[in-house]
Amino acid sequence: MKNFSLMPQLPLFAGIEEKDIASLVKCLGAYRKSYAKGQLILCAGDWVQEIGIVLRGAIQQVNDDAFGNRSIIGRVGPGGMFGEGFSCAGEERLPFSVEAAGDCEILFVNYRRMTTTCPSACVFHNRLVENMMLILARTNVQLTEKIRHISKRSTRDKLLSYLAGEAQKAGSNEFTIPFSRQELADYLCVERSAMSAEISRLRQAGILDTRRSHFKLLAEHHELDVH
Amino acid sequence: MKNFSLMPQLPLFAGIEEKDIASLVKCLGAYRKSYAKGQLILCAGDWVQEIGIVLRGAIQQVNDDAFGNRSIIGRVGPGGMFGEGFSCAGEERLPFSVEAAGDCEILFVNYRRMTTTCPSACVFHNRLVENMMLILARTNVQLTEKIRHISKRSTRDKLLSYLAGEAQKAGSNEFTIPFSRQELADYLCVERSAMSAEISRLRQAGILDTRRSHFKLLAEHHELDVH
DNA sequence: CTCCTTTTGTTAGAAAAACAACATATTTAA
DNA sequence: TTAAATATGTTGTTTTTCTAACAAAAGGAG
Repeated sequence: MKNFSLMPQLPLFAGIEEKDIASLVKCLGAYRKSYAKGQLILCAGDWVQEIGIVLRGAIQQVNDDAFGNRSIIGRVGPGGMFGEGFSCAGEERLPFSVEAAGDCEILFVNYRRMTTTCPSACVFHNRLVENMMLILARTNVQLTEKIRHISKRSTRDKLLSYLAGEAQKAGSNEFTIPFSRQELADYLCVERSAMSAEISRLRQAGILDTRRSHFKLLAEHHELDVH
Repeated sequence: MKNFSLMPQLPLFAGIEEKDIASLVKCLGAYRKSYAKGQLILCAGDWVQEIGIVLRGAIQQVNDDAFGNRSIIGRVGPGGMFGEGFSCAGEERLPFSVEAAGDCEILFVNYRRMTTTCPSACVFHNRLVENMMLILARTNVQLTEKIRHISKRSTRDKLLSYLAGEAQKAGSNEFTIPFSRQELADYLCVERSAMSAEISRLRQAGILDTRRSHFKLLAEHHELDVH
């Protein structure tokens, strides 16, 4: 591997000196691979031995059923990881596929080499595990967040739950979401057209305003609004 | 704290000598507390500093909305943890409440004391963090599993997805689930009565057989069955 | 055993979502 | 710039879920 410029910012390598990263990466048996948009990176059913880290671009964890209905489990951008839960837990096959949301570059790290001390890299061992713990905890929080949204019974409530969360993250009633309409529908596990219709109703009711991926929440009294 | 009999089996203390646990528990600032069925253990909005470990009984993570609709995010039995993602990530308030599913006893462990080495317990430090990583990874897998179930569009598919998962776990087409009907409906985020009706239809269609919490799956060709 | 409580099953009517088909808008590429 | 491709919005119809109300069954306490 030649270029290590993106490594120091990776959460997995947090607190590790820049000069040490090259040898660490080598010791971990890490390698890079590039993918074009839509390309399959990991396939549902795979036994995951490696953690994937997004260096450039973004990936999506998707779950297609027999009828072609797609659910987006999640989306991971630069610096983010995928497959970490399954490789760390070491107990299950991947229940979803991972595909490139756009052109992207992935760093694959062998999980076992992270926990197994080796002569040249054992000084980093503890730090890696601590970083990994933090990353897993954050993923955990994100998954819980998504469950909170999609556990709502109606499309309207799923939308409002998600949008309220985004507004809180942005610290503002005006924000841009990282999804297109179809992707948002997939993420919230609802029909795109029905969701579009619901967005229109919310707009007509004066609850929000939106253009493409940009949203503005206008009212807080959602419970009081009539459908 | 007097009785340490339940501690050695805890995943968090895996690989730690039984004789060392008493001092470790003391060093971690751990303490126990008992709760009666239905009692609130952690409240949505709380800033979680401690990890909860279920010693006896079980807890449920629940999310009630303004109208009293309840979603069960998850259920944790003996040896299981709750709040770990949020305390480890250290970044969010708890977005759900935790309550006793029955009479139970909880061990609370301060997260910071786990990662901060202290004179008397630093020998266990690494092991604790490694155990914690594994636990977080498993929680991760479970959350992903639940998302897979509830991301299905119809009650029927949610049910079949869940039941197929349980059958796989049990390694048999016959198995007992840890939920009552109401709890299962809450877990799958659907209406109890509608779910009951759907179960009846599945039974009439010869796809499954059930009595209370015991299920038997009879066919694999779910996609082919007519509604 | 019997009464009482809780859980589960059933149904009809109301509400919502999915589906399908098309209109409109936006972006991309030639 | 224009044409083509993609994304978003709209609407009627069909299907499914929710709601509410009640019936039936199971479990517990006295």
